[in-house]
Amino acid sequence: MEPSGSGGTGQPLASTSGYRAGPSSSSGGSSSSALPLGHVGSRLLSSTGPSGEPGGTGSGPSVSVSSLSGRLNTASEASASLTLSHGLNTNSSVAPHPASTSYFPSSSSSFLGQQAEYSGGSSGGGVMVPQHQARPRPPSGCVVSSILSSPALSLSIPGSSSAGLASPSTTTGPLGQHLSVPGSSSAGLASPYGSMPSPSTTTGPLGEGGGGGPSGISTTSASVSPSHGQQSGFRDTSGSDAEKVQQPADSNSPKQPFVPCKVCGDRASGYHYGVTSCEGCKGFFRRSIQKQIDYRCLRDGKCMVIRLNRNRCQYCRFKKCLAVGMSRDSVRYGRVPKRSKSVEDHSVSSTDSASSSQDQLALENKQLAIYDVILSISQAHHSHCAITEDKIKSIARRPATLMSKIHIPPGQIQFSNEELEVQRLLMWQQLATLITPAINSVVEFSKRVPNFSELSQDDQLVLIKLGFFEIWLTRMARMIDRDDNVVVFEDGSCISREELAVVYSPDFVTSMFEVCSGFNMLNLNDTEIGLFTAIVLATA
Amino acid sequence: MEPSGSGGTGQPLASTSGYRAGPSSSSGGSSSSALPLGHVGSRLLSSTGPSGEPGGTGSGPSVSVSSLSGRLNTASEASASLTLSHGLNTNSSVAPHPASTSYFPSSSSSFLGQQAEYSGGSSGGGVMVPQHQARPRPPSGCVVSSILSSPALSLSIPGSSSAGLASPSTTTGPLGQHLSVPGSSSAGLASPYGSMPSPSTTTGPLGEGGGGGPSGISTTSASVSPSHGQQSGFRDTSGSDAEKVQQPADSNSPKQPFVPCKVCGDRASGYHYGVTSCEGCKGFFRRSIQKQIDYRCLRDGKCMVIRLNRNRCQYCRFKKCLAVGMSRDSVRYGRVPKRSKSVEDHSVSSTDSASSSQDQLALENKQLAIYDVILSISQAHHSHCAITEDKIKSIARRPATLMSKIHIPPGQIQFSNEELEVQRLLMWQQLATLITPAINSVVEFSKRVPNFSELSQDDQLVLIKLGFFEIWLTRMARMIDRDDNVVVFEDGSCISREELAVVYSPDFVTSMFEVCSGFNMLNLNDTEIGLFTAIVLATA
DNA sequence: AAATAAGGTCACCAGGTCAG
DNA sequence: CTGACCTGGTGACCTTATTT
Ligand SMILES: [Zn+2]
Ligand SMILES: [Zn+2]
Ligand SMILES: [Zn+2]
Ligand SMILES: [Zn+2]
Repeated sequence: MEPSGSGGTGQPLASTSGYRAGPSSSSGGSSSSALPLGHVGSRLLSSTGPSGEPGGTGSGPSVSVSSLSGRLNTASEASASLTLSHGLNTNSSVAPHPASTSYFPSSSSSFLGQQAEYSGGSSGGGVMVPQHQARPRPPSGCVVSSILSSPALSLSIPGSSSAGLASPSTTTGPLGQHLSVPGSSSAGLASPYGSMPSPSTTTGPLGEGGGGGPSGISTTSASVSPSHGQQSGFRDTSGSDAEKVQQPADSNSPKQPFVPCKVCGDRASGYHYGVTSCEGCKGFFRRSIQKQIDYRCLRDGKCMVIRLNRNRCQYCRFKKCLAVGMSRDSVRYGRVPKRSKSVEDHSVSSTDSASSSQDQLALENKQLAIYDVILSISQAHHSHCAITEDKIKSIARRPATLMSKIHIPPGQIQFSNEELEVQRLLMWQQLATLITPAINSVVEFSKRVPNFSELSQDDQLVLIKLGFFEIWLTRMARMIDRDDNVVVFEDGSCISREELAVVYSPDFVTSMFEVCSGFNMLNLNDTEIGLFTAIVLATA
Repeated sequence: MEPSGSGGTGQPLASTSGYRAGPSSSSGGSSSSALPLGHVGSRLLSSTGPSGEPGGTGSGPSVSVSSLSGRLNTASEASASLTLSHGLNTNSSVAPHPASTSYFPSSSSSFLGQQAEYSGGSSGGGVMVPQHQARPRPPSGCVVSSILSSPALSLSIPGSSSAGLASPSTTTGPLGQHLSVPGSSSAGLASPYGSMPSPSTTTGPLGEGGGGGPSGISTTSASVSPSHGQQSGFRDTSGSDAEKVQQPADSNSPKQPFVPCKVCGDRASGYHYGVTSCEGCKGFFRRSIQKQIDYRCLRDGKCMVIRLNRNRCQYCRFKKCLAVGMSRDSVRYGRVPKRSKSVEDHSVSSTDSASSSQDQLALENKQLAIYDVILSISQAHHSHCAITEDKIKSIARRPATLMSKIHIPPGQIQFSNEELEVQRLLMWQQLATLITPAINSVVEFSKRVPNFSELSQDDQLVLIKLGFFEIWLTRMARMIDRDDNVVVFEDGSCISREELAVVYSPDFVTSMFEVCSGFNMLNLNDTEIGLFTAIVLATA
């Protein structure tokens, strides 16, 4: 119980932690220092860290992602639980979501020396992760490849991303489109998505879902009962999507499968003008073809059109509408022909050895699939990451977090062991509060990564657990201010490097800063960061 | 078998080719160069080509349309076969349709020096076509005149079309309806859709396709036996409509003869209210007569009613319904009387020489007959041409087809003969892949040209063989970019003029570009192009 | 009984609305 | 101007009626 436990920094990498079984149980593990980030060593750190020393050395409280599986299952929202535990008895455990404040019962979730567990099973309680470099693939690794399993994706996303990462400035996506932004993050949303995407028409009738909702509105009789039965895959209406930004924790539970709009990636409401599209794009297109339009692009006519910025450039939005095949001639009235199905099974793609005639078509569909995947991931990132180019602008730095007045007296360098321990605890508490919302964000983001939801709950859980730290670090990278040596969190809190060093080992903090610094030099834009994190997730 | 064969370009015009009897049979003919387009000289080219030199000189692989007759027969779908052959043993033969991947048995289809065959018979296997200008009429020419044999048509279609050809902008059809579109296809973002028609983007329930999935789920009773007898021409139900556009080759194999709706040209589902009509028009008419109607035309009451825009003007749709004879009185219950067959329409028009009293009526019927023909052809064109105004928008250019990495090094002009030969083969292969789907398209289009199907199989075959190149060229014309000197294919592939010149003689390519350029100046819309190609087909 | 069409159903979408 | 929501169709299917 007492803080001392095993020494902090020198400890090998076995992250240690306890969990709270109740408001006052005690954890057997060492308390002093398990990283609040789930695991110490990460590919990023270990491979890039200046001090190549393998043992990340960091230690501190740990994040319990246990019961995360509950969140993954959209149906069992109520039982979802997510807390942070640090092996101490403080009440610092925070739940980001009102619905998920329940503490762990008393079973499950003890993550001490999880190395074995990590490599072993997926369903275990807490997950503490491996060490670092040359980390063996988790058992579910085989499944991983199917996450982004759009036929094309497995082959293209990596390529696309690697290209993106390699060149600091302008990169070209699989479709030859620019994925990067003009300047650094200043360009905001102007990021061009190169020329047109190519036809997308595909679409098909997204899944038909099926409940037999009675609704009956007979044309002749008075009719009534607007109780629509939500048959098709769309039909949402509720969709309070990530809505307004700034929400640190995303709080929505999309019952719907989320069919993306072909134009902007928002939730599609149906098949409009021949294209699966959202209400916004539908209305915009209708207005555009009704009255004379004379849109003009203020930039190069290559604006990326996604939900968050679709209203920035009418020209490019309309252009995108046309590109994906919207047309008054393509409207489909009446009930959808009982045919459809989500036949787009990727499995078909393996028939590449088939005739060459459909080669072109296949290629096109492949590119289209890639584009859609990119769009979806980009959209997911924007919806579920609090640190996007746009949102950063709204973040006002706050001198310090008010919750726990930690101030390291300027003059005083020396702390007694006791003082240090207190400082560490307070600091940990603060960090936990700051990081917790990010967990939820990553979970929501993951759920929107194409095909991720089709993994088993266990596999999803494992991947998120393994990937969280790196995803979080990737997202936070641009919030590190090398000049002032501080990290600015999404709520504006500034944590100085020294403060971090209270909780983590100085070497670890140094590594983090180095890695982030290097990452920042790549100057990735939001979309690219989103894609990168998706890959990190998939290859955790 | 081996590529060398006889020299390439200098060869007279006798297109040569071999065919593949199996994966490895050899053709006796020279391999180097038979035109993939079936024949070199065409009326279009020979009459307009700058270099009036008769010998088109072009040479290259040839397109085998052999066994095409299988496709013409709607019943023998399975045996249909269609491939490209170029006299080499490469596996480049492509079948555009899964159902037609069978290679030629071992009989038929050898088309070497088809000049004789061409002028002689029709049933021969492969057809290689004549030379060029002043091509003699095929023996079946006499039959041709009966193709578009609506009495009025022989006199009107040409007229209508010639008018259409003359005026680049707005033309007026026989019924006084606008056949033209607002601007050309260049309208782009400005005003996408002018006023009316300009049919486009198929999409709808045209295709047919699919397997007869049983569906029948009757709400009340247990329902049952989806084993419809399919007696009449209609009764479709299966229609897995062409669904998404963009299909380069019409991938549907209509089991049904496709009986068009008298009102809108869509697939008719039966005989409703006294008229062969589709489900949509049936329902519309029923609704119209049930509740009082007060439709009103926002224009001049002369809107063209076709499937693509039938919902844009209720007034004109209902008017059309009445015009074609829909009435509550003319219902016919029960099984269709005895005689059946589609004898009805012509019979009506045969009364042209009637007395003076019913002169108006006769005239009207005549116009109606013409209108029907135009409607059917327009509909057929939209359904089976991948290069319509609407679809073009969705075509994103691709720098080169990835299938065969052909790149002509910019600086290098000189090729050794060997290199040239290789280039030619690769290029041919590429072209073959691109053109193959078009063959199927033309076949399907032809089958929907009124009365074409009533010709003998042999005659149909001959006409298609003779007309394919010109039809294809007509369709492709608007895809030629004179500025960049490239041809954009329906899948977005860009083939440069220089690349074409590798396969064909430069003169031939020049002629093609010239002809297309001139054709483009006519600024025809989709309907007009469809009508033109129908005429080309009929007068091949 | 089989075939076939009228009529009913109701999933679905174009447009219009109007607060934001 | 945008887009969530509502209204009035629309047409793919299905049931019922009629005729052979
Ligand atoms: Zn949208
Ligand atoms: Zn723009
Ligand atoms: Zn109709
Ligand atoms: Zn009208």
